[in-house]
Amino acid sequence: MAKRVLGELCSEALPDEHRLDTAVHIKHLQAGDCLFSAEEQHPNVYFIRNGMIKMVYETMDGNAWIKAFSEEGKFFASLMALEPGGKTSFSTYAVCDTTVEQLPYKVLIELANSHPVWQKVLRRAFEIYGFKKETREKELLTLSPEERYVRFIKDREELAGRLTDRDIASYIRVTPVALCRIKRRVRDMGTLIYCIDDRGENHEN
Amino acid sequence: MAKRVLGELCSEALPDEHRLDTAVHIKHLQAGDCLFSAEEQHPNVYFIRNGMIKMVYETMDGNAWIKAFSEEGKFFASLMALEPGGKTSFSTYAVCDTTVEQLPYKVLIELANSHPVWQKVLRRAFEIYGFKKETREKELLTLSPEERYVRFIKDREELAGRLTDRDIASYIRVTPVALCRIKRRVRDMGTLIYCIDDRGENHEN
DNA sequence: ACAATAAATTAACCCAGGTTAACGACAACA
DNA sequence: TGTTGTCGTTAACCTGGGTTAATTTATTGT
Repeated sequence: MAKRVLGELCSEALPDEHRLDTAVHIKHLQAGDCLFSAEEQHPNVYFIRNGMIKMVYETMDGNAWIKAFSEEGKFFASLMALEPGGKTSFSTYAVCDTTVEQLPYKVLIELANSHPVWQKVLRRAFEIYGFKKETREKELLTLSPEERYVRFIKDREELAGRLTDRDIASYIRVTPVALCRIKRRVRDMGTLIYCIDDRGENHEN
Repeated sequence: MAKRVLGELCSEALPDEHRLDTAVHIKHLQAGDCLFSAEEQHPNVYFIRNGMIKMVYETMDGNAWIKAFSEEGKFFASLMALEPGGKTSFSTYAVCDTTVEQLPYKVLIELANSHPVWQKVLRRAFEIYGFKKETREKELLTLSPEERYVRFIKDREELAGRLTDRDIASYIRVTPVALCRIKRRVRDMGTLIYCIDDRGENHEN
């Protein structure tokens, strides 16, 4: 079980894997439930068995911006919270009914310290995390909200289909109202492009 | 020498350290020089001996947005370029005259595979990288341009002092013109706050 | 010291996203 | 069946950043 969840990282059997089974704590969440809140100490790594989790930064002025989504089969954690004494800067909520496996980071560190293979798996996990964050950073820096929306819908179609527009807006980093306008614009542009493709000229205006 | 550069990660002596010295390639750059360009294969890790490097995303419409700065004593790499066959999505330039040590990632992987301590050092490096990216992501998602500017100037005063406003703007993710307006606003607000602090009331308007 | 180039500032105009509010669609629930 | 509440959509207005261009202020080079 813990093994299945490691699939993203490593296909071989790993030493002392049973230690995971004893350390893992299963949690069932209903849609909207909070997994953990910002400012808490949460030195844990989570594996999503099924469902979906959203990680959100809540600002003082009452806004909430979604940092990332994590689906079944994926793992996640708050890096800040993994540091000794560190605290999460974001909260996590279940997007729909969700089951997660919670594993104290300490256990992974111990495994890593006694088995080089585990150290490697851990390193690989951070590599993947950094990779994703690098991508997100690039999107936030180089794309307009509209471009971010189009790419999100295209690249993560299945995921987007399970979300409310509200959450999509929050991830795109735009208000729900703005997302509506963007959707309309994209829709109109869509028919525009259709016209051009179809007749070879633009029939709008 | 390679040892000094690892200071950020590990204080103890590491096995086979001499392999670094033979694999490291020193590069001297003048202000403005390009270290490597986007779309290149660059499976290397860089340590900055002195000077400063900026990592920049160059968009198709001719814009350039600075992803991050790296100063002396720090290391950096393009995670995408470290993946087998991967390519950088950003370019790097020297902000001022700069000396870097270039190390093939392959060497680090080999060291990591033969020595658990090295595996750990590598893991720690990715931890730190993810940590920084998490912070940057939070700033981009939750702060306004003005807030990003104020925080940048406050948190990284020394670094900011060595940059042109142009580069600061590019990091804040606004145009140089917008940065000017922001600076003026902040300046005015500064005197405003001064008034309030000093006399207990607001003398503007 | 002066010319040439780049960087920073300011003004004017445009536009996309933020904000508030109103309305219709839909689901959950008594 | 009606009520309540949430979600998506639209309209109206406001604001701050983008854009262009002109001007002033550093920097550089000779």
